[in-house]
Amino acid sequence: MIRLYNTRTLQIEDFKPIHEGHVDMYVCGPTVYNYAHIGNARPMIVFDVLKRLFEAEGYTVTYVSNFTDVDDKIINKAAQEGTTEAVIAQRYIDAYQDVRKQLNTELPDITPRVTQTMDQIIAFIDGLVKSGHAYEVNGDVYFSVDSDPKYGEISHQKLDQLEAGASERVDQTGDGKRNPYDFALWKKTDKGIQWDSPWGKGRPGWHTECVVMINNNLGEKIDIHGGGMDLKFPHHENEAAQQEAIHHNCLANYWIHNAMVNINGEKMSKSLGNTLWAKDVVNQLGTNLTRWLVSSVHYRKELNFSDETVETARKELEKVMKPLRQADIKAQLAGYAGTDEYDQESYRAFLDCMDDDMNTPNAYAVIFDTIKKINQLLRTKDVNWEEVSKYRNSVVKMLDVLGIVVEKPVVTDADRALFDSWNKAKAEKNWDAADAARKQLMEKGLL
RNA sequence: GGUUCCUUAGCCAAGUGGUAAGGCAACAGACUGCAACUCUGUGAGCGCCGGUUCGACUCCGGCAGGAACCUCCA
Repeated sequence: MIRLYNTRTLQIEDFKPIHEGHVDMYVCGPTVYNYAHIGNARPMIVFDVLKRLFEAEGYTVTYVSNFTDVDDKIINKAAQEGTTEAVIAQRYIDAYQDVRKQLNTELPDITPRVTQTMDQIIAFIDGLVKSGHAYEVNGDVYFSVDSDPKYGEISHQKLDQLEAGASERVDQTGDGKRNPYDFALWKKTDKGIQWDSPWGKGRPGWHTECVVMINNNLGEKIDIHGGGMDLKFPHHENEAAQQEAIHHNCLANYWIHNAMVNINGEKMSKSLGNTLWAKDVVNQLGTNLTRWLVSSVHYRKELNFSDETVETARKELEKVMKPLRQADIKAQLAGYAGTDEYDQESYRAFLDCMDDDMNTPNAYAVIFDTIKKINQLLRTKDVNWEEVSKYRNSVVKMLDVLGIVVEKPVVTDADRALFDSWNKAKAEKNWDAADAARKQLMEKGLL
């Protein structure tokens, strides 16, 4: 039984799918006006691991994640570069997908775009207007938050408290909104790309697209809706409100949010100038290390990205990978072919940790424990290769759930000759020759 | 001001109403020709103050410190 923390109920709940054996999952994608940063990489990895976990537990998963390809930032960038919004959007969509591949994440099954969903978005907004949940003011259309008595149930914000508390920060200037928390569904604009609508030329607001894309691609209610913590309010709250208004349900059974990434203990922000691009990080650290680092902290806790945390992760990962490599090499030297069998007990223990709201820190402890068993076996006089192989395969399966790839080394004849010459030199107590051979073996990663 | 969350050994980080996983670092021992790798062992009573309880780090209240969000940043 997989259990997940549900932001809506503030509790860890047993996961019960809408359709037996299947999971419909939607994760809010990026506005494509720039490259993906390391903060964007976290939900990519977190929800990829969640998908892999479901699959490991026998579910099928339909994973949808959108691209917001209409936005002021994109419009501005297009104007700046003297090109079209489509060119800008496509550039960063490609870059985003590249990062997904670099991170060894399974690409979403469907990646809908706003520009390709425009008819449905306009129809959806029209439905909200006609049902009295939205209203037009001078070509803008706003959703009336007061029309949804459940407004606030996702983020646990109460409208009256919001108004009382944040009045200074809410723009109350006369834009015609009935409630300052009413949000734009349609924006009148004379700048950049625009579409015809019943309310004149304009472009859609941000909060509607996800609802429409979910309804289009997955149905009126899905199992999991995911994204970063920062999307809880207002974005997810507003999505739920619209769905409540039209379909009288809150869109998703489980709302899952990952915590943010900090850089050297500070929030990553443009003003601090400490943005790390995901592609740079992956190029520098490699796929496995990036994923190991991200999963080393529980997904609902802040992840600090610093030299120290990177170095610790590097040592940890090496501690895991080295024995696996050694097990493969030594087994080949011993002439053991290996099987596909794996140790079910340790793998089950790993999955049990993962099932518990993706408790990756505990899952890591199982990995270390299993690695230790491999090391202990490798130290014995007559190595039981069958056992080694089972534990080795078990760890490989665990790492696969985490999206970490283990490559199987192939021992060549030259490698064997090198091992032979090392052993021969040692037998002859020819330490200079032995050290030279050993040095080569270590350089080739064979020792 | 409001909402939600966090505070565990030098650092990172789990966890349970009954006397604290794991990792990094450190120290000691073993293995080794020496070394690396590896193995074995060593450390905290869980922010502070109250309360509930036979018993709390774990539940409740308060305080202190910190984080995120409060109209488009994952």
